[in-house]
Amino acid sequence: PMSSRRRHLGDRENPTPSRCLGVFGLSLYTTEQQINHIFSKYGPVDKVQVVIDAKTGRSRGFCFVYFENQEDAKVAKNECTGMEIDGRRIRVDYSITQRAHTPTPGIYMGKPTSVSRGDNGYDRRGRDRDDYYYRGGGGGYRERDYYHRGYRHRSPSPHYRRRRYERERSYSPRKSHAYTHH
DNA sequence: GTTGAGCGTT
Repeated sequence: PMSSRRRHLGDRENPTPSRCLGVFGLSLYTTEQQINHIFSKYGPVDKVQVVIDAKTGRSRGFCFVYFENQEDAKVAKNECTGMEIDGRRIRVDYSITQRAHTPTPGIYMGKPTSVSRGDNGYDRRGRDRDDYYYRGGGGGYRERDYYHRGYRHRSPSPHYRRRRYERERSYSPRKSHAYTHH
């Protein structure tokens, strides 16, 4: 079953058209003003919101753009998917969520990326997503799950391996300048 | 400028 709150917004493959676009795959250094500058070409933009990781203060690499007119959003969506900003190829779609979650009392522990879930918003045990946004007392996930699980033991990407190789190589004794100061 | 895939907590 799908949560009723989300039903009219469609799913990832088939989002319902609206004035709110989600922009994904952003560089962490792309700013709201950059996005605003680019998307405003297609019509008046109410606001741009880059999603910031509360813990690190850095961009999570995606943002939301609110157009005044849905028609402009449509054009912008089509024109901007695949566009490159700061060296990153972006993807643009209608947002399936139309606003940030309502702030809740208690401590927000972050979305548990360690828990696998289907497209319907439920995980394998049939719990709804929003259940995770609270950490009422005992159960649930631990903080380290959010930031570290799934990262540490994954084999590095080719890009990262090359970077590491080059880094180590630059300290190699075979390179004369490693021991010479000018 | 940490990889990569991601739908948000004033």
